[in-house]
Amino acid sequence: MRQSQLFTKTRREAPSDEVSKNAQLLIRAGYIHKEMAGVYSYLPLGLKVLNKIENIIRKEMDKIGREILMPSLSLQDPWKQTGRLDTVDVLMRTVGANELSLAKSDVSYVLNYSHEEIVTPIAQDHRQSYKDFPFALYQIQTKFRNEARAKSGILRGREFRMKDLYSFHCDEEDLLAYYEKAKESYRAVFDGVGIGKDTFITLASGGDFTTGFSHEFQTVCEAGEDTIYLDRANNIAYNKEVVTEENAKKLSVDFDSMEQVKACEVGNIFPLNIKFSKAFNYTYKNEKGEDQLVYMGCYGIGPSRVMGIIVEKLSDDKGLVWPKSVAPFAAHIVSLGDSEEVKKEAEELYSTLVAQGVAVLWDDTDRRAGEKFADSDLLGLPLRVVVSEKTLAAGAYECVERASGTTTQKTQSELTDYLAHA
RNA sequence: CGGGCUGUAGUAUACCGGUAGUACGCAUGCAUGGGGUGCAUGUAGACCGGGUUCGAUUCCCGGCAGCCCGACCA
Repeated sequence: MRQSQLFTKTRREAPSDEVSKNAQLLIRAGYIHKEMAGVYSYLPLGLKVLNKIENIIRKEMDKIGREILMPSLSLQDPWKQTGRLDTVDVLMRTVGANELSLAKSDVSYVLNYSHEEIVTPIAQDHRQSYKDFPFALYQIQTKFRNEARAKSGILRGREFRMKDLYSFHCDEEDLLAYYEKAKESYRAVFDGVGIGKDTFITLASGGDFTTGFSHEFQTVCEAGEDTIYLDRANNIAYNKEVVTEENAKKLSVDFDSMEQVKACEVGNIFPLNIKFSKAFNYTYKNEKGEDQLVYMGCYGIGPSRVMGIIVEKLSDDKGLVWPKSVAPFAAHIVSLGDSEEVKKEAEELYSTLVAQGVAVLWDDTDRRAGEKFADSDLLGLPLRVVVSEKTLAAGAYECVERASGTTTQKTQSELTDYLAHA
């Protein structure tokens, strides 16, 4: 698209109330707008990135489950059955569809917190025979948690995006087999969005969900809230919360020899076993016609948090740096000066790329070179293509990779070729 | 939820017990055109409530909001 048509503008300074790198850069570059503590609107550029991340997740999830959409405001009855109305502090509760309340006493509705209570009856409604198993359902939706302290920009909001996947099995063995498949899918997701090599499966306490360990996907990042003990040789990590002498024995590991690093939890998977099926008395008939409790697993990824982590990890002092897979545009054409030849050339290049289906942003504004470059750096698109009198004379565009800073000269056919393979 | 800090144009900030200055932005014009260019003109502001005071944006109290530390957190 033409930058002159872009809704947002960049700004030089970040708001003084934002300290986190991700919020500062995303706001300066016009990707998000802050509504209140822990709540951000996603502007056109930010929404593009978020959608790309979610589509990468969708692509992997579709291989192992079916997408559905569950309500974000739900009646309390299912929640009564699991007792979580009383145990979860960050629930946003309402007394009616339009009356918000945080009091535990007068609850009629619960705002989307997590969906075990919703998905279990849905599954129960359609699948009661052993022949129907296994299966898995997932959704991507906005979630609400009444965090006592929202922080770190989009890393920990009170409203955020979340994908949750739920799997249903006849027995524990099948659940665990699927659990391993889910791990592989998760790896593919994090590889896909460009943070795979710094993301480690991490043993964590299961919290309310399981008596054993759950598995977190932790991305090494200074902005993270967790500390993990990293065993790089074995490509596994341990959340500090499970680092005890007892666990060292149980797992036969030596925590002292491991590297301690800050990390951010970008995904988490749990073997729920029969916790929720028991609460809802969700059983299936086996071959002998006997009722058996269903085994469940749940698997979460926060796309908005993933977006924040990408910013935290990859951006530099000049601005954002997006991996090609999630960038809002593949290339940024920057035309300089006001010569008619340059304008014509840029227009022609832009039309050609658009016709080829390349997502390209063209800075067609009448601004000075310095401002355009600074803007371009801030926006963080993977490739900058400069069109100017210089490049016309040279017969090739000046192409700069945002991530590496590598500059090359490319003719139009070389450029289209490059973008086709990017 | 405890503790701390902070609320001044759209943004970033300064000063002040006698109602505010700068920069960016925005608007207009001229110049300029490869790293947020220069000049000129214009635009726009004290979170809310109460108290002290002749007078409060400034001091005090309360509220609200934001940030940070901790607690919490699938």
